[in-house]
Amino acid sequence: MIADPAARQEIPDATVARLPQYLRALSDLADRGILSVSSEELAASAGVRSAKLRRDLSHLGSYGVRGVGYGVEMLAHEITRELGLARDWPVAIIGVGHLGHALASYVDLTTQGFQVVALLDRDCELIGQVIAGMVVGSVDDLERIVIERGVAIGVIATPAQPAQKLCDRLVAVGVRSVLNFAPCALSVPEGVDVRKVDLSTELQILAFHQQRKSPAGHRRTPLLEVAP
Amino acid sequence: MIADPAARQEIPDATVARLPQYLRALSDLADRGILSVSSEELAASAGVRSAKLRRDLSHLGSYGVRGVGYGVEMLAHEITRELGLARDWPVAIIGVGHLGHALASYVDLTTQGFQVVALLDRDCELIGQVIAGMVVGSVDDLERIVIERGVAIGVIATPAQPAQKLCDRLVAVGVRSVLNFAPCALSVPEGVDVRKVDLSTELQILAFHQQRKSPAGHRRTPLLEVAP
DNA sequence: GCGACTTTGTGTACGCGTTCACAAACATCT
DNA sequence: AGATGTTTGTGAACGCGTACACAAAGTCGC
Ligand SMILES: NC(=O)c1ccc[n+]([C@@H]2O[C@H](COP(=O)([O-])OP(=O)(O)OC[C@H]3O[C@@H](n4cnc5c(N)ncnc54)[C@H](O)[C@@H]3O)[C@@H](O)[C@H]2O)c1
Ligand SMILES: NC(=O)c1ccc[n+]([C@@H]2O[C@H](COP(=O)([O-])OP(=O)(O)OC[C@H]3O[C@@H](n4cnc5c(N)ncnc54)[C@H](O)[C@@H]3O)[C@@H](O)[C@H]2O)c1
Repeated sequence: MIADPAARQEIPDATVARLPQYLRALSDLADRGILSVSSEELAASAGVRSAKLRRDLSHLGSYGVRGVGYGVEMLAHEITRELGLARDWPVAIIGVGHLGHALASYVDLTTQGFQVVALLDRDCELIGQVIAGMVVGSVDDLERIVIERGVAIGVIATPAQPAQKLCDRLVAVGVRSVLNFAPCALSVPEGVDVRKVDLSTELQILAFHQQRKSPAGHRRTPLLEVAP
Repeated sequence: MIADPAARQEIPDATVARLPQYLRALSDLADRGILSVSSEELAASAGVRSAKLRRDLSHLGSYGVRGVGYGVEMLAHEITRELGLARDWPVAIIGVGHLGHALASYVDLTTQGFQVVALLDRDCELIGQVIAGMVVGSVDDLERIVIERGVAIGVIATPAQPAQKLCDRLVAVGVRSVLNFAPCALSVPEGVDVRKVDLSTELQILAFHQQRKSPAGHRRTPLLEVAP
């Protein structure tokens, strides 16, 4: 009984990773009252090439009109549905330090298909405190809270050391999606998705390219470079 | 016997993106007093396959010893040099809200080739306050501060709306590496690198896969799948 | 010194994603 | 209705990154 074409065929990972950008661009257009948009315009808003955008959207189906473009509202709705944001996903944040605090206060989430339903920490000073309108719970109650509140996505914002064990505990009680901010690789069984966000890595990649730009040394003024 | 060619040939982007992971794994090994490591072991620590690791390292040169493995200290040093982390890169953080605050307090950075030399915000309440041992400056002084302190990397942690303009101002005074936390695409001239970190995008990607896992309907995770 | 064993570095094949370029499809105007 | 113009959706070619498999190169034991 699949009413929707949600199970049409596999959507490439690279495409899935860009759908959120398209969705955000579409939301901006909708806010400005724009009803229709061409692939050229939408691609520019999202920072990609139009051919790539059209190829991506073609994986969702034919939602455009030749000679006109895409209906903003309709396309936004389709992407929302495809990404599974029609309902709210219950999210738990483990580790309410600097980063966890920022994440908990990130209201943008609540308007985009997610709801933070649990904040957990080990620190007795934090447990019981109210942060972003939610009481911090004890990490000792992780299993009970995750089950009770139907947590679908776990966010790990603790130091690296306890991350693997916390991840194991989440997986053991049914969490199959984990977002990891700790600077370490997590190993999970088949069927569990882990995505990692690592500020240090991003900066180091920038540093690599920056070094290539100014190979000589500490000079700040850009010198002419030999471009082959 | 190959010389010491830092500018040997182009290192693939995909490889560069993994070098930080290898470096972190090597640091852990070094802390545990391990002197030598095989590609199999190091790959496991970093969460990749050994063939991929060896291919990646081969782009840096031949730093392994057949039949033995790689010298931990030596390889860490080589990667550090290749990434340009031998010196400290001056970093400016624009926007000292929840996220900017967390970033400023992220001490891990200072031990890894970066130094936060400026915190800038627009909010008069924040300007003048000391956060993570640094006085918050006014974003009005962005140009002066960036030049005076030799900022090489700019981190944008403001809302999306002012992000493009702030980026333009950074680029105008010589910043050629930008890390963007605002949920929007930044357009920059040739020669400037922008990397984006987007929590919402990551969660939405997880939601997509999560939806595919539980296609049936609105059932919460059935109460516990017990493995005695 | 020599054979057995270990591990690297890489030739090669393959699959995925991107890009180009264009015919098909639709709207609009006369 | 037909001509004209615009934009989508996609076949096809290309390039990059990954995975396999193994010869080369080293160590270790005797
Ligand atoms: N601060 C940043 O900007 C930033 C950026 C990227 C990544 N990170 C990473 O995110 C993680 C958190 O960073 P942070 O700055 O918030 O650190 P933090 O020290 O401020 O917060 C860590 C929190 O985790 C809690 N914690 C520790 N062990 C725990 C356990 N076993 N169970 C539950 N909670 C536990 C601590 O009580 C603390 O509240 C670190 O791994 C860090 O490397 C931080
Ligand atoms: N909080 C999170 O966990 C999180 C996660 C991912 C992305 N983000 C993004 O990071 C950005 C910041 O998030 P936040 O939670 O820290 O928001 P915030 O509102 O707490 O902080 C924003 C800060 O930027 C400052 N600011 C606004 N306009 C400015 C300008 N023109 N120049 C200088 N400073 C200016 C504000 O004064 C404020 O201090 C947002 O774009 C948000 O979408 C936040």
